[in-house]
Amino acid sequence: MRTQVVTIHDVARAAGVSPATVSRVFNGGRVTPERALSVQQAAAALGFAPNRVARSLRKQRSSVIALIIPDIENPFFTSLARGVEDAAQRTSLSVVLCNSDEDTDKERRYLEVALGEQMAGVIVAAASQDETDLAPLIARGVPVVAVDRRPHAAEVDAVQVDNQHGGEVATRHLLRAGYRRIACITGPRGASTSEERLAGYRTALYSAGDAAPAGDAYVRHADFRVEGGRAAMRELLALPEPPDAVFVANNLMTIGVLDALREVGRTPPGVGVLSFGDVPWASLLRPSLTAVELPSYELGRTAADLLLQRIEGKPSPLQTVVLRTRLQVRESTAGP
Amino acid sequence: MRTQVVTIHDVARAAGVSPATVSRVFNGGRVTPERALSVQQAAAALGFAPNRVARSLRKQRSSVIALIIPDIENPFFTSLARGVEDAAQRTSLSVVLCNSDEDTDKERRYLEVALGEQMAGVIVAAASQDETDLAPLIARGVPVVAVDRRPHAAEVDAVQVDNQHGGEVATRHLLRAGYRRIACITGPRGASTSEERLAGYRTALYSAGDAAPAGDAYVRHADFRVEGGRAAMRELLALPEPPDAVFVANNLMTIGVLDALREVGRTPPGVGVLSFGDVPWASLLRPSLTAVELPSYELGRTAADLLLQRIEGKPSPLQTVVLRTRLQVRESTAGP
DNA sequence: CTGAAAGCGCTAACAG
DNA sequence: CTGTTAGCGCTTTCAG
Repeated sequence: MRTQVVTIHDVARAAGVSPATVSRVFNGGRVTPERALSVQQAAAALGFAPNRVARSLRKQRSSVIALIIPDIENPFFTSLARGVEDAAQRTSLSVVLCNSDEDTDKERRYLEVALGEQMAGVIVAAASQDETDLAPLIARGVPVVAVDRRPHAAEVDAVQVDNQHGGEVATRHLLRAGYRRIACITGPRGASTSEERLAGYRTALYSAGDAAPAGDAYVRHADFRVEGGRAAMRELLALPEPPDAVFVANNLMTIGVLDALREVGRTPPGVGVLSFGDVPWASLLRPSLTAVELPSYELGRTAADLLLQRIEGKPSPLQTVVLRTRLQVRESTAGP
Repeated sequence: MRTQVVTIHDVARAAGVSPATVSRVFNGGRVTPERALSVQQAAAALGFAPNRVARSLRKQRSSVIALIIPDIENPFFTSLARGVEDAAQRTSLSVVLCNSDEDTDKERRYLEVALGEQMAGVIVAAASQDETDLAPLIARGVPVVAVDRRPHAAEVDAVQVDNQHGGEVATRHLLRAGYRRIACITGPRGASTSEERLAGYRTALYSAGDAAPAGDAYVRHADFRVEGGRAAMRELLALPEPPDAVFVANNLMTIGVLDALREVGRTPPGVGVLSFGDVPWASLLRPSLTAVELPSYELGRTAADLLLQRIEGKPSPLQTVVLRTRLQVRESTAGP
């Protein structure tokens, strides 16, 4: 077991050139073809692999970018991750994924790693609108793009979907389908996505006038996870006058909602169910599920493109890109 | 926007000590309490964050470990990833995730990154039994653990499940339930998991004697993804004498299988369906799905524990840990 | 317990 | 086009 490392010096000696020349060969500097060839041969013969750590130290920048997401078990984020990867694919940058688990401590740790490892850039779906602190990265000039969720006070590029509009369209659809006691199960307080989707729900209800229900009696905050959705739905079902439809602010919670409904023998569209974000493998569900479709892949792709531009030093002003959602009507909201 | 970096020297000067002392404070060396305190204060005041790249270069080892998985969209692997993270959580090591996308080129790239970044260790669910080349890592003394899938010629610790046994138990269950034309949709040739699960299927059939069907007429190799499962099932359904049950070698392909069945108006248990690995959110499926349950989380956890031991320099001989699977009988295999 | 000094492997001026 | 040189920021002997 050889632990010995082959360095640029070893290659240089073997090829009869200077270390600088070897470096040039590996970095596209001007070198005569024959010299370049002999360097490559020497490198291959010795099994040379460049030390990226040394390179990063010298260049003050590594060639990896971090993607920090709050829930690796949510297909929405894994799809987003695919978008990021595919965009980075065509560059020399590698993407590493970090799962913050909706935990601001874990997230902070990863943010520190990204900073300390001098990563070329960071894409982050923030665990919290308030606590996620991007300032150290920004202070050091590391390009950062916020995706899906937007940390409050951060001066960063951002890519999101039209949460409020999507929530409004969804709720209006429910109203038009004839539902009258429409509930909303949204995410944690303080998450931009939670608040905006809820705002859309309220707007639709208010503008419907007399159809507007009793304040927030039908509003629940949960945790964007299956269990949270299930618990919130159980609560709503236990109300003296349970809702006849529910707008659920994310895919995972919708699964919990459907489970809770099944427990008590109710099924859509008797109780209308509309999910913000497609449930994975929804094709297997009967009745099929009406959902606000989110361009998860494109979200990642767009964020990565933006980041790559910043890394290349493009100086355009900060921008926020908003991607459209689209309501896909199916059976679960056919009417009470 | 300050791009200026605060180094250990700045802190040293501010605290009136030498850089070495600052380093000791941050690495648990012997320093008098009062000096340590003033160093910490100075560091805080200056907003010092240690440069992990410089540290890695000096120590010849970084403090991150890589987890390389072949499909980030498969809940089996994301659950495994959670296991790895939770195990690493209690150490000072950070986990970064790399998605090889079942592509040996992408995988090679990540393996190179892990080597070049001098990562402390690597856990890999190999994209290929033959092409995945762990030798460079091993030659440099980087601890490596193979998880779920085992690269052929590699001298590494490994953690897997009892694929063959699980496949055998599954197939026997189908036989006992009264199915007679049992098909098997397995993964790509050359993946250890594909081959072993298939071997279990064959063993069960052969030992059933006269129940054994015509050779491999009912065997299909697909790609471990939804589409592959769907296509394979369509093929099987088009046979002059279609199977009356199918053993599917992974969760994602099972989704495709169920879809294909629905297309032609068949449903389990009329056609028996048994999945190797739980389908995500199976609770929503009716009829409920019989599956071989895999300890995905524990797989990750165990692999990480093993890796951490190696990183700490534990010299025990190479080991392979095999975790048990468990057949969970539900409605989809109730009998033809 | 503390400081000085010597690099880890690489790249980027700067001469030649 | 090529070699020499000087570090990037940190840890770790080695003296004191």
